[in-house]
Amino acid sequence: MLERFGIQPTQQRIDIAHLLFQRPQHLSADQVLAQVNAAYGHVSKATVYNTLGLFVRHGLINEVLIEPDRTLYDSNTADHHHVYNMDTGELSDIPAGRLAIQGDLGLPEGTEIEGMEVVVRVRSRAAHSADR
Amino acid sequence: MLERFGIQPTQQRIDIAHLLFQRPQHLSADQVLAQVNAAYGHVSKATVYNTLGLFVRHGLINEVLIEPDRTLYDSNTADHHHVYNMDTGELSDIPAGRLAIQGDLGLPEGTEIEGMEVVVRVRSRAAHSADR
DNA sequence: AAGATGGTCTAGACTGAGTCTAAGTCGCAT
DNA sequence: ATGCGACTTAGACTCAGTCTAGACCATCTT
Repeated sequence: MLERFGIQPTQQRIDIAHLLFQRPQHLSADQVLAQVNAAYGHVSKATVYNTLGLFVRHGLINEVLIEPDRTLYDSNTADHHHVYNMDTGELSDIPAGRLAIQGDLGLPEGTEIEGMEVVVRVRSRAAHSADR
Repeated sequence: MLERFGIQPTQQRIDIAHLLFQRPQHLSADQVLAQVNAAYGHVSKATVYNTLGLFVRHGLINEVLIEPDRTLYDSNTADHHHVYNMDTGELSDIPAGRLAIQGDLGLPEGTEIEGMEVVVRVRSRAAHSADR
């Protein structure tokens, strides 16, 4: 699989890919580091970051910038959108087919579209903290 | 204006609000810090962060989580979407009225919608780096 | 066999956005 | 005057992510 995406397979990359693709999921670099080290051999922090970046550049996984202070990596590369629960931190998917987006993007001159994503932010209904 | 939003006006808060609302714009906390200190009296880093957070909680401005390693603050609170140029870092707006989104969000039980935003990522047409 | 080459991995130092803390200031009520 | 609560501040601190310099390892050369 790695070879199909033009990536030299190494033990560390195989371990990380194995973890990521056991099921579609959203993981932070830290979680990948911890879980790889728990389930497979030891992999260094630098290698985890390098490998995740490599996978992103080669299209095996997607970066998701939703949480305020860390990047998540999404092993589902099918076109889809996200629902983010701001109270629990839970992140779930909306298949692209379920939403239709129409209209004039009015893209700036000389640019071409790279991706389009909808983020729906929700709160747990109980948590209506009267913010001060 | 601050009072209308339930915020005690202080000199620092007035300065920061003044900077933010001179025109609709996207600024990082660092930029706010630098520009306030250049144009008005000295304000500390902690106060800038506290004040921006306060403004967000009270709905004067919005957080925008698009850049990988810093938070932007958007002084345009009208409902709108964003176009992000991944090459230049430039961020521009799409008025909500220009896009129509239809479909079944399938929100998880017990949650209510807080906001919905579309992010369109674009690249400058020249920059097609053959990634390795 | 003995380098030489190039890609990968690693520990640990480093950076920088954002948070925290403990002390200081200010306005206001008693 | 004194006390109190709200705000601000400098600087220490945290932690995700990057960088660096060296180690490792397979393949190629001679």
